[in-house]
Amino acid sequence: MERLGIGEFSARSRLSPKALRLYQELALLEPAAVDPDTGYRSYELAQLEQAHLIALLRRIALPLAEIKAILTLEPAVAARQIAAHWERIEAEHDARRNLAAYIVDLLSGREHVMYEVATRTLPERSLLCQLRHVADEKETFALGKKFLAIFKERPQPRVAGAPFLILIYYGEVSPDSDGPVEFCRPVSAEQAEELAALYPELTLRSEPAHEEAFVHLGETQLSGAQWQLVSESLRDWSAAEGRLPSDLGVRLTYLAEPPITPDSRPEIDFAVPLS
Amino acid sequence: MERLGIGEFSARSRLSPKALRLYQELALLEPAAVDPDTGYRSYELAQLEQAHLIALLRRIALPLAEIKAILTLEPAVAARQIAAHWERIEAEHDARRNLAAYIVDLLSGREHVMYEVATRTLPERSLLCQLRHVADEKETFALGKKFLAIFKERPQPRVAGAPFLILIYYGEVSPDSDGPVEFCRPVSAEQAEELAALYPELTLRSEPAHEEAFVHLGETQLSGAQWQLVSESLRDWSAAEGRLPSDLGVRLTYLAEPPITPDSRPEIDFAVPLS
DNA sequence: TGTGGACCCTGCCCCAGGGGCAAGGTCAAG
DNA sequence: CTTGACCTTGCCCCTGGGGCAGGGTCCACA
Repeated sequence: MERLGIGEFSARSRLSPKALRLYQELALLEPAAVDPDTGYRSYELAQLEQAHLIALLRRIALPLAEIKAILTLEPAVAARQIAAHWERIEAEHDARRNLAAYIVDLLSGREHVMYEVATRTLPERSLLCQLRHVADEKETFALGKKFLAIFKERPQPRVAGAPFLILIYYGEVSPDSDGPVEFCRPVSAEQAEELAALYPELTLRSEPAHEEAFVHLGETQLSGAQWQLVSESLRDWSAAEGRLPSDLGVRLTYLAEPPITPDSRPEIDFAVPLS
Repeated sequence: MERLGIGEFSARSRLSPKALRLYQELALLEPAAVDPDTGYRSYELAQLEQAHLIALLRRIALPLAEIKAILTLEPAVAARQIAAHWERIEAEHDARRNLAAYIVDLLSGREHVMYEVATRTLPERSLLCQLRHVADEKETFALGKKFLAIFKERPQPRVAGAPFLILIYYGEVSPDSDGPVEFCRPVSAEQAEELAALYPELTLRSEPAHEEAFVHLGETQLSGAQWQLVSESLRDWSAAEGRLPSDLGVRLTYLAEPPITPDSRPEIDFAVPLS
C-alpha cells in the first residue's frame, strides 16, 4: 500500500497542507496513519478521491460542516442535498442581482419602478398566534401551511373583512438570522377566549389599535428580489413623509383564502406598523 | 440640526451599533460629533443617506474597503464601478454553477461529457517571456494583447509550426490568487540571442524537452465553466493513466494567429507538462 | 435628591477557512 | 556529517461583525 507524505498528498489533491491538517482536526479527512513519535501524517492513494470531492465542494463554497455531513451520505442522497443547497445559493444570488441593479440605477440617477405606499388604521385586534424560528422561505411556507391546517381541522367562521393569515417577521429570514416569524389569525374579540380554548397550541394575544403603511402586492409570490424593492419603497416613503415605522415587525397580510400550493398566488399586502 | 444617538441612528439605518462603531474606525461613516467627555457618538439625519447606501452595498457583499473607495466617487462613476464589480461576481457565480452541476452529476453516477486527453512530446525550446501578476481574466486578456503588440512593432518570422503564444499559469487567476501568468513566444534556438537583444523587455529562457498531456479546445473562448471541466478531464486521465503532471504550470497554447479582439476565437490547446 | 432603567462606552473573545511565519524536529542524499 | 527539503506545533492575521463584561451616563419618576 503506497503511502504519501502530506506534501505529496497536498500536491496531488490540490489542498494545502494547512487545509489538510484542518480537515483532520475537524474529522473530515483523517490521515491513514500518524507516526506516534514524529507526528508525521501519511495518506493513502485511495484517499485522493475523498480529498478531491472535498476540494470540489469547497469550491462551490460549501461550509466544512456541511461537507462533513455530506461525506457520510450515499452518493445519490448527497447529490440531492448538494442540488438543494445550490438552489438556495442561486435564490440568494438572484436577490442580490436585483439589489445590485437597483443600486446601480439609484446611483446613476435613474428612476426605479417603486411600489405605491398607502396607510390604513387598524382597530384593536385579537390574534391567535404561533411564534416560530425559520431559516428560509421554504420553511416559512411549510409552517404556514401547517398553521392553516390547524383551522381546517376545527373550522371556525372568520372575522368578516379581516385577513385570513398574517405573517409577522420580527427579524430577517435568512441562513444567518432566523426570524422569528409569527403566524397569526385575527379572531373576533367576543369569541377570542372560547376560541383560544379550542386551539391550545396557539397563543391568544391582542394587538392595540395602530396605523400601518402598506404596499398592495396583488396576487403574487414575494420573491427575495421583490422584497428588496418593496422595502426600499417603504423606506423612501418613510423618509419623504417623516413617518417612522415602529419596531413591531414587518407584516405580510394574506387577504383571501386560496388553495395553498407552492404555485398559489394569494392576494398579499406588505405592511409596517407606524409609531 | 437634529442629532441622533447611536441607538436611534442604528434603528433608522438598520445598521447595528457595533457596525456603526466599526465604520467609524474604518473612516467609512464618521459620527457628526463625539462627546469628548463621555465618548457618546451622535449622528445627523442627513447621514442616514450615506448609512443606507453602505447598508445596500454590504448586502451585495461588497467589502468595506471597496465601499470606502466607492463613497468618495461621483455617483455615476460609482455606479459603473459597482456594475463592473457585479459582473465579476456574476462570472464567478456562473463558474460555480457549472461546477455544482458537475458535482451533482458525478455523485449521481451520471456520466459527464469530458474532454479527450492526448499526449505529445516537445523538443527543447527557446522562449521569449514576460511574467506578470494578474487578478482576473480580463487583465490577462489585456496583457496578452500588449504582449502580442510588442511583436507587431518589430515583426519577426515565427518558428514554423510553433504556437504564436503560450500562456503559462503558475497559479490560479482569481481575486485571491493572482497567478502569476507567463506570456511566451517560442523562437528558434539559433536566433534566440539576437532576438532577445531586439526585445529588451522580454526575458529569454529555454525550456527542456518534455512530454505534455493536452486537450484540444478548438476555436473557443475558455470560460470559467469550461476551465473547471477541462481540468477535471485531465485529472481523470491522470488518475487512469498513472501519469502525474509536473509543477511547471498549466498552459494555454494559441495555435494560429487570429485578429485579437474580445470576440475572437483563436484555436487553443490546454496542456499540462508531465513528469 | 436619589434611583432605576435605558443607553452608551471600551475591551476582550468568538465564528469560518485558512495564510504566513517562527522555532524546532526528521529524513535522505551527497 | 552536513545540508536542504520536509514536517511538526503554535501563534497571530484577515473579514464583518456578534456577544458579553465591567463600568459610565442620561432622563424620568418618586
